Amino acid sequence: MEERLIDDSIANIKIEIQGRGAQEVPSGTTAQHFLDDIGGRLKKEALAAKLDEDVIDLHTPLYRSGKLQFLTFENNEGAEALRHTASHVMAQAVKRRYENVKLGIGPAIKDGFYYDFDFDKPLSPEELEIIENDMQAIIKEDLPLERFEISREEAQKLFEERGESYKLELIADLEDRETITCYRQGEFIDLCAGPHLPSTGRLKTVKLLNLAGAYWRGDENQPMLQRIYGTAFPKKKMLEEYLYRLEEARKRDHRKLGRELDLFSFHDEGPGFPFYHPKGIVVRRELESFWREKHRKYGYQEVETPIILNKELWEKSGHWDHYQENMYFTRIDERDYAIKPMNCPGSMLIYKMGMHSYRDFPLRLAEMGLVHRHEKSGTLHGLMRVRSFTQDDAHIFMLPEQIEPEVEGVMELVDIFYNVFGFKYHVELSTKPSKSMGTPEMWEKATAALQNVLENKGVEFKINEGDGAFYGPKIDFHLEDSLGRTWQCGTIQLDFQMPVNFDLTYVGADGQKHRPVIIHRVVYGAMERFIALLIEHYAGAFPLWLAPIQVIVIPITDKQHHYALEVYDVLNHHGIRAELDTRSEKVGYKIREAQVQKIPYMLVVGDREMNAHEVAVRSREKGDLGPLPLDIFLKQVQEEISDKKR
RNA sequence: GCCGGUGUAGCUCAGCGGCAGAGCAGCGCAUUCGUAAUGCGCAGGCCAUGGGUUCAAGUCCCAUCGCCGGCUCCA
Repeated sequence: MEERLIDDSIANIKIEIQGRGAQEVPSGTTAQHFLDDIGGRLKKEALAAKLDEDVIDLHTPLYRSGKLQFLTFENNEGAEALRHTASHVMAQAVKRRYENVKLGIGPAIKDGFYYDFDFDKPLSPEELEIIENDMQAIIKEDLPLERFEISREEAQKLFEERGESYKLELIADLEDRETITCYRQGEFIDLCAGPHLPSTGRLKTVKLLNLAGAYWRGDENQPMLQRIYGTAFPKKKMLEEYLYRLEEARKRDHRKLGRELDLFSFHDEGPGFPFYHPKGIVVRRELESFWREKHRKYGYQEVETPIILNKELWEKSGHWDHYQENMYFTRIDERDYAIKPMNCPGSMLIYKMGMHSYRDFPLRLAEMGLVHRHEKSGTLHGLMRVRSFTQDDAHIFMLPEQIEPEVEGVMELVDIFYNVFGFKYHVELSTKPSKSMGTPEMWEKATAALQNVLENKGVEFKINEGDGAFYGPKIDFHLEDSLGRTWQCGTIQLDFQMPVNFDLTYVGADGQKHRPVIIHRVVYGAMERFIALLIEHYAGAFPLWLAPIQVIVIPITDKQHHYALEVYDVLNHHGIRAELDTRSEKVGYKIREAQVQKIPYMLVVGDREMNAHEVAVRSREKGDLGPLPLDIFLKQVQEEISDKKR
């Protein structure tokens, strides 16, 4: 849409609309024109349009032929137009009410929009409601949004007059552009590529959600702006549903469930250092034993290396130069030591203990390693981001030609693990960071190898520029929390550097010494983070194999205590994590409590069950399942556990 | 680390210059009950910490710490 034809206002253009054929109309006709013709629901619901591949306004004249398609809220791009317009309306409201406020940027994002402002004095959360009301007024005014293009010079003058220094920076960055696109609604003008709704009145429901700080251009050396987050929907009901979903998601928050289910805790005495409670550690140990079982099968050997190692080791590994600000240090006998932030140097020392033949490769050394990293205080987040965590690490020593099959093998392992829990995940390829070791060729080779595997396997991935480890590029696996925030879990890092730093060798078929290649990889990532994600994923209702308490026996009266104890003993002796509730409470009360604790099975035993040597099974999800002979129940439960049924 | 908010009983919260409260949980007693809350009673607090203002401070101000939402950073 940039390359509009010169002086074509008389010429006709040919617009094709799916299901309606092509028609010739005068150049300068708008998408809205066709909509008015079509009418009906689409007319009401269309928010923007697409001419071939260009997303455009409904109300901006068309100057070229093409295929026209209408975008509603159901299309991502339609929703973005709606929310982007909402962000402009918010900015307009803010500019009307506050003096000397400068505009940053205000894009549409997943589920909403934000706008960054530089205020004279900080905004308080109460003011959001006032701004929201002001927005309603602007919506009522039904101001048309006008798109216009001006020259760079004009744009500079325009935003300079308005005191918009941040916008001037943005314009300066649009170096290659002759003309600059702006949108105007009433007295408000913004630098913007669009598209937008035809008028502010087309916005129906807007809601401002929260207030946050954000560095200008995401750079911590730049000024901090105030960001207002909000959302917009075409229907009030959709907003209500969204807010309800948000509230439901908050109930799944692992920090809340962790406390309610007595899984773990944090204390002021050690911010960022998690404490596992008895129930929490059950979940973790189950995950670990599953991990050990699978890793043995996949050809890994387990090792364990010390938590504290001397400074010289970390100098050699490169951590001293590249990772120091994240490390903790201590002194022993007047000498400097570091608490390990990664497990690799320890494994390197094990590798170096003897000679290695190419025949031993790939050598896979796995380690459940506890690492400590100094994370900035503001980044700590429950179990998701902590300062000490256990990585389910492994280092694979191998021949260069084993890279691709090994990377592939790890990817398969990750897939197997995540599928057991029913996790959906996405993959990113992280490339060379600014702070890194090794030659550009090494990085290129390693990055290409990883990309190759991803492409050969047909895995969708996005490239995460500059986010690799300091010693090599990586493939990252990301999982979503209950609020849709994503967290990196699994990672596969390719490393040509550590073998050099540690002078690692193997003897090849030629009898000569060669340099091995290393993969650093984790599957869960960090046990802490993975457990946090599991809690949110299951909303605290762990599948039977992970449940801290698997079965609770609930006698109805004292008369059945003896039999209930017998049932409990049988379960317990068969390795089932069972509890017995002999308190003098009504069944309803005991069941409620067990439900709240999300215990998978409740066994109600009264006179009937006692006499028939049965148990009345109640499932957490399905409710009363009726009576069953104890041995049958036991068998079913054992099967469910060993199948790791979800 | 930065910006904003916030911190009262184990949990959820009320109190916002004038004697520290409620519900749930806990404990005791009674109750012996059939699938999501039995009744009565009793306890429980350096109102995050340290300063300040005031005749008087959970309450107002400042600082520190923790936590929450973001930003930056990362498993």
